[in-house]
Amino acid sequence: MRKLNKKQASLLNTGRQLFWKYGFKRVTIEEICREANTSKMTFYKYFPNKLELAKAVFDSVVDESLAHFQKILHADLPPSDKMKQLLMAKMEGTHDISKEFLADFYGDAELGLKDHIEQKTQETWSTMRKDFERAQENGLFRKDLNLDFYIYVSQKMIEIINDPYLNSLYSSADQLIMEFTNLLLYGVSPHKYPLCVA
Amino acid sequence: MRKLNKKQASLLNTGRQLFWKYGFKRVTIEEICREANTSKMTFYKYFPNKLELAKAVFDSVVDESLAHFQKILHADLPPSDKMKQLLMAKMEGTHDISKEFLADFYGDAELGLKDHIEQKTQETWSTMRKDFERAQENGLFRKDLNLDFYIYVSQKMIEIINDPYLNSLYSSADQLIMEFTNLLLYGVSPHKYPLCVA
DNA sequence: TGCAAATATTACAAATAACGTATAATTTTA
DNA sequence: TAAAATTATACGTTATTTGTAATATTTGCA
Repeated sequence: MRKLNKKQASLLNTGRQLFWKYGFKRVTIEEICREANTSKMTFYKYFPNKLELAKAVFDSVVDESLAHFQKILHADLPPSDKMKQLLMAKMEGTHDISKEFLADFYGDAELGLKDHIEQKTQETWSTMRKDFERAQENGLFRKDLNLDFYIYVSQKMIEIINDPYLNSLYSSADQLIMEFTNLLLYGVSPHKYPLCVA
Repeated sequence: MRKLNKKQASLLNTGRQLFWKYGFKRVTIEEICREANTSKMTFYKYFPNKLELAKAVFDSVVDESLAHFQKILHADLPPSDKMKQLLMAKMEGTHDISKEFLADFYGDAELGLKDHIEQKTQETWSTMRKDFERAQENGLFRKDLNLDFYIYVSQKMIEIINDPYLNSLYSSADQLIMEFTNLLLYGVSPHKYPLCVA
């Protein structure tokens, strides 16, 4: 699964775009081939059917965002920058997998999809969790911070940040994110230096 | 075509939403019925087929935005407000008919669609054109302004206003629109009062 | 209440679209 | 140029969608 063929990559990308936009069911194999400038035969050379392509798309999205996440976490940056970037990455990540795609892909009680997603999600989750633990040991978070709590809260924050009213209070999304980052970093007290870094 | 039934309206609205999102081909009649809480029989009572529903959707969108346009044009407002609102209405109008919908609906060399759209468009256009002429007589535009030129320019402006770079120069879309409105109203010279109102 | 009109349900034949495969022709690439 | 990869075309098989009919059920109204 490491190095992928040109055609294979083209199919994967086109599938991603189309699935993202229209969901799983509404997109046909022939359409993907057309958009990817690929023949149907080549499609079937690399993927047994549409479902397997969709799984590959899902996996690639998850892998990609995990890689992005890790790159930030392991970068040589001051903690406040790191946290800002993590938060922004999460925001972008919201748009990586569309409602339409997941609705078709997960919602329908079709074969094995639920299992596939849950497995992949759990793998990714445990990787992320370990990364967070190491980050805590390295001083990105204070030692007595409950990581599960933090992850839950920062997850919820994505929803909050997308709230229309809240956004209307700021002239740009960046400002709102910055506000949240500061809240997370420094709390509400007027301190000059980070409180949560050990 | 004046007063429409509850169910009929529901089908029209649902069709509009789904077509807008996914285009014409990707949406099925049964899906529309499901979303509209309507039976297939009722669908066929009001529309002979999907195509006629789509035409009705298209017409309703066009009629609606024309009505909106006229309401602004005939309102009792100072010229600068009128022009600002016209510009904003145009911006919103950009989103009324989606790429996907028109691509399926117009692009495919299917039966009669091109004709239908072109006819409707021309009707609307000539109505709008007459409205503009009357507005010019009433003093909203200066007498020596070429209306075709104005309409063309303000059409182009929509594209310009949606340019990402240009938007990045302003903290909100409103500000950018205001800038353009002022440019259109007052030109670039530092005058205190409108120049283009007769 | 009771009776039309409107709507829903179910089932179905016909048409259409999508899938997946075989074969032969063509293009790439080494 | 020879081998590998890709395309083009065609085709049988399913699956889906359409449009209709016959039969309940609900709704609005006198």
